[in-house]
Amino acid sequence: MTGCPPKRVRVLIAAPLPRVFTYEWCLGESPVFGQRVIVPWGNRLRVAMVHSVVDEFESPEEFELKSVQACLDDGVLLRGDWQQLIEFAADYYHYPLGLIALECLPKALRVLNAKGAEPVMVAKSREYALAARAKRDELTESNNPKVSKPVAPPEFRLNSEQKSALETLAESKGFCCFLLYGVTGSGKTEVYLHAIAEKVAAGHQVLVLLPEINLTPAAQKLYEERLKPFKVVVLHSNLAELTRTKAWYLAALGVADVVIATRLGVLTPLPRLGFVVVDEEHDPSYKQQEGMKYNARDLAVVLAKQRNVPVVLGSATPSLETWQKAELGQYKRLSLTTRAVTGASLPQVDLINTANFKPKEGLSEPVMQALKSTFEAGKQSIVFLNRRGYAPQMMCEACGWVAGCKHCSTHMVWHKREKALRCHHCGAGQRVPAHCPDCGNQDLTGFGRGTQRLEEVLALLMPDTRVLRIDADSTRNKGQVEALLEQAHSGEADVLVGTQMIAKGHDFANVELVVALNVDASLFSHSYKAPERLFAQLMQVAGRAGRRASEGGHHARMMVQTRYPDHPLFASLKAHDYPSFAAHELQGRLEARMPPFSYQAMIRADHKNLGNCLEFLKMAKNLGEDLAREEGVVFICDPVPLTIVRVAEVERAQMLVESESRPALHRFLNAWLLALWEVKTSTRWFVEIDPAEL
DNA sequence: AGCACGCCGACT
DNA sequence: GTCGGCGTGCTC
Repeated sequence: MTGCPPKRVRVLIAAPLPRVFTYEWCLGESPVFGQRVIVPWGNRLRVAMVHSVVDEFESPEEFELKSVQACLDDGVLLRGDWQQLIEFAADYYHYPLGLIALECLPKALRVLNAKGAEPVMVAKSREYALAARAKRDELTESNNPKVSKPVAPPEFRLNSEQKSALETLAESKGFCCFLLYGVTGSGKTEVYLHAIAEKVAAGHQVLVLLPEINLTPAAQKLYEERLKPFKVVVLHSNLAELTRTKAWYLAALGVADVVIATRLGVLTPLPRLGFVVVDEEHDPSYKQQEGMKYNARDLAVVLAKQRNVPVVLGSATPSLETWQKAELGQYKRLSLTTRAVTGASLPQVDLINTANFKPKEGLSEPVMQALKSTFEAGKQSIVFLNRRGYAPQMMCEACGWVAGCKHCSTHMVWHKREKALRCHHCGAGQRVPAHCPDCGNQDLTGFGRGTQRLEEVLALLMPDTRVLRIDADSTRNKGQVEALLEQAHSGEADVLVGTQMIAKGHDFANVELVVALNVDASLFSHSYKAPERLFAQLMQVAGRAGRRASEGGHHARMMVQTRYPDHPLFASLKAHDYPSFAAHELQGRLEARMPPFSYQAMIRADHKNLGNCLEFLKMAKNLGEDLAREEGVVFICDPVPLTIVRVAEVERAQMLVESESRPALHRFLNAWLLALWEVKTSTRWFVEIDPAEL
């Protein structure tokens, strides 16, 4: 601490405070953005990140500053390009920069062990990544100075649409956002593979985002096989801590050529980034639900723009925001309109009107017939029901009592096999009561149907068939997803019953019939995105059928049980016509001034008493009215309780803020939130930008 | 977000 | 008598 240059640095700390903290810098090296440092914080030490150096001419602080204790890295790990992205994100999502900056790092890089030092795992992972880099650089020098070109071996030849899409991608220089719009089975993955192969061969790093962890193992296997000898790593939140830290270093040190990741991948530093792919870009899973509620698809586009590289958003049913931008020419649309496998066809969609065919145990006669004949033809069926458990409610036949959750304003779901009632919102569970707690009656029955009950019913009605259930309950343990999918693929099952889990990405060769149950609630949901989600889900499950050429005149078929077969959504579904659906839906959004024709932010308040939530929001509204009037085009709606008011003993209310001008909305939010920060309240609150659920 | 301090209920 | 529930306040 002697003879040190008098320097001060601003550091980022993982605390929900929208500001930086100033420390004395008395270390040898000069500080640069992104260096992790150890600083005294309150009465203990914490990991912080250098944000900036305080100009020597700035006025001194009026209190004595603490000093940075140690510096944990050189300045190469987290660079200016990464800083630019997280600063954009913190700004856009109105979230504290320090929190997000440190949340982006693997846990080992942002905590200290009991001795107040960096965990050993960090050095271990860093060395692992550096060794991998050294090994590769040897290889490159001795073997082939110009990197060896991977030959994405032609699994099957690209058709003309795929070729033309690929050519357009290859020609693009710098930033461009592409929408790869391709029907299910049209071979989007093959286009990604060829495009990625060209990018990695040119020395670039490629980021591939997938919506779900479940999809990463298959992607890793495929990309590793096809892109040899390039380095492929996977990043998601379910990896063992050491594995994740190693993979993160491989990405951040530019050793990994391809990074396959879930949404958190977009916030990983990628020094050699040259190309970004967002597969199934419409998927709601890209939206982070806790902490900073970012949409990884949107950030991926920002990332590509900042780094001046191309980005591809792929989907058979693009989000309406994306479709709209493609229609306007802001995104370049690449279309794949035919199934890549010759002879494979899109399924014929039949709507079964439940007014005419009363379902027995949830299944109508035509559906049962189709399931039986598909089985007799030696083909597989999928029954899609987006509701797990045995029955969504348990009730008393005598007095009408319904089992409710003690902690939430919800019904308990009956899980028959586990002999339990479970709340799907707070996770609370209890044994199934022997008799009604209100009247003592012993006849308690399930009301409604979940996947467990459907599985039971099918096994009963079709005793010769092998029924396999794939949902969050049947895949709770590690490796179970893979095991069940393997059973499905190898033909050990005739009927697959499942939630949307079976719809995503999996390529079942032998499926000829898809049945969708219980879709009506989504047709009339109060959530404006419900039809869009339903359409995407139905298109996706439909796509599970007939992925291979059919023999013997058998045709892939989808049956949808509904009371409302004349709903316009179904006309588009029958025609496999996403564009007509999108046009209809966008027209509705335009008339209602809904996104993408307006911009929204939601402010949520949580407290154990709903009254406090509403009171806080009313106060916030009053506080905002003047500011909103200044902007002119910003509207603050009234506070409303959430549909499910209470979850885990906490009651919730929310208030929507809308504007047709995004800049006006964000200017308003900046001023408003600044004022709200100063308000002392015991009500927990946060904002969500571009909320998905209303 | 952590993590301290601080003040009221069921236990060794 | 204590352990521990979570309300409140602070962090350069």
